[in-house]
Formats: sequence, C-alpha cells, structure tokens
Amino acid sequence: MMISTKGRYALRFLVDLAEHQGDRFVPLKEVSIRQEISEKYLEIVVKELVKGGLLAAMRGKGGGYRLNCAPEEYSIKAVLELMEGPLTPVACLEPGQDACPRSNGCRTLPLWQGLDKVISDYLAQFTLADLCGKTKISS
Amino acid sequence: MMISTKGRYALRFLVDLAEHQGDRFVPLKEVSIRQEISEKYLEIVVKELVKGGLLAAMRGKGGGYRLNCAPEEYSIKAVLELMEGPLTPVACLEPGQDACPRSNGCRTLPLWQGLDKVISDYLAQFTLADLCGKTKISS
DNA sequence: TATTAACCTACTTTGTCAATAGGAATAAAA
DNA sequence: TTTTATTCCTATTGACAAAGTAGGTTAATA
Repeated sequence: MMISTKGRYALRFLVDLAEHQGDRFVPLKEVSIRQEISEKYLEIVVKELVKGGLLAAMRGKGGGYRLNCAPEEYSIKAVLELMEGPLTPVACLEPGQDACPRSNGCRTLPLWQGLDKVISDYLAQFTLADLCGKTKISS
Repeated sequence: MMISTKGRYALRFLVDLAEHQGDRFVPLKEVSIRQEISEKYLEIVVKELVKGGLLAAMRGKGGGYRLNCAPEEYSIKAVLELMEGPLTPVACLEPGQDACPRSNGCRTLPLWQGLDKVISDYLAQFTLADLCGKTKISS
C-alpha cells in the first residue's frame, strides 16, 4: 500500500471543490460532510494544498476554499507528490539520494527503475478533470 | 515507497542463489556476506521463503538453501506478494476487502484500479531469470 | 563429539500514520 | 459592536509496522 489517506483525501477534496464550488468559496465543513472525512483531519490535508499553491483560502463568514486553476491544470501526479513525497517504489530511487554503493552491479535496480517509470507515466497522464463527473479512466 | 526491505532482500537472496548455488546448498552466511545484509535479519526473510515453498533448506554441516525450481519459474510478482502482502496502491483494492460504501460514486476508484493494473501487469511479466546475469529489463 | 548450520521465540527501537484537542485570528452579518 | 462562521496554528496521542538484535535449540555431518 503506497498511497496514504493524505493523498487520497487531497484528491477527493479537490474533486469535490471542482464539482461544487461554482463561483463561491466552499467551507471545509461542507466537503467534510459530503466526503465523510473528519473535519479536523481534513484541515491538515488542506493546509498543505494551500501551502502548495493549489487552493485559495478565505477566512471568516462566507469563507472557504476555491481552486486556483481549472481542473485540467492539476496533474494527478503532482498532487500526489505534494502530499506523499516521492512516489518511487524503493528508497534508492528517491531524488537527492546519493547512489547506493551496490548500484553498479545491482540485479534488482533495473526492475525498480522500470516499475517507477510505469507508475510515474500512468499518474502523469491524468488531471483533476479526468476524475470529475463520469469517469474518463479505464483500466 | 511501497517495497520494504523484506521484498527487496528476498529478491536479492533468490538472485544470489540462482547465480551461485550450482549443485549444492548455499549457507545463509555466504549470501549475507556477498549481499551485505545482516545475517540475523536475513534469517527472518528466508524463513518466509522456505515456508512459502520457494526454497529447500538443509540443516547441519554442509547445509544451507537451494532453489526449488528453475529461475524462470519464479514470478517476481508472486515473490513480492509473498513477502509484502497485496501490492495494491490503496487498501480498498486489497482482496477480501468488502466493498467500500462509497465505491459506487467514488471519483478516485477508477484511478486506483488503473494504477493497480499497471503495477500488477509490470511485475507479472518478469521472472527471477530476468534478474540474473546481464539485465534483460529496460526502462 | 565438535562443528556447522538452520530453526525458534522474544525483545527493542524508531518512525510514521491517522487522527484529536483546544484555541487564536479574521471576516462578515446581526 | 457583538455574534457567528470560518480558516489557521501548535501540540499531543495511540496504534502499528519496519528493521533489526539477542540468545538459545535442533539437526546433520566429519
């Protein structure tokens, strides 16, 4: 299991906004009820989305959250990486990792590199828009 | 990060056996030195490989471990699932999981199903033999 | 009978996940 | 101006798993 609640909740929050925001700010509580996610925990998730520049926030009465861009602009891969960190299947592939001393003759490295690529390529091809309304994703 | 040391060490152990066993039983200590993995921890990993029927073990002097089948017979996916459990990217896809009540209108489920499929298909196409000697895996 | 090696049980340490608790700051409405 | 609705902030908790250590028991061979 590689995707934690943070990544999953973040996507659900963004989809919910895309589908319900219209022209207003949507309060977190509203999403929390629709998505059946604890308000308090969702706060933590959303804080990172704001900090990452994906959402605009507005405080006080009538406040809430709003997408900063059109749904087509949100790459699924980018959202998940913001929440989860690198999505590599093994630690030695994480960016900024100094090459493992065994990497030269490592028999398994190519396997992990290939796996990393299929995951990365898959997630990079979708945007938030693909998750909205009737699904455009087929397995 | 989705593949733990158990899965990674297990593959390295199996590859090491495939490349060095010849016609004898290979003691764990020997692999542990070559692979630079703690003997004690490797014991835990190997125990599961034996229990899973992948290895034959022989005790006492001259003992050690040996592959039960030809390297082509070991599916990478099967080995990893033995060590890690289900490789699904999210919990709701694990086998034996009762369908989540939200699954009907879930906007993210198709995404996870698709991701699960690319991971599963990728890992299912390789065997231990593909990891041995010069790599036959390209990314 | 000494040696080598697998097997077994228990423990430890460290870190992350998934929250919860309680309030402070801010904006709008009454 | 006071109430209400909302985001924002810091701290804490409980459960669990990952990764590894420690110390001994059983079995096969020379």
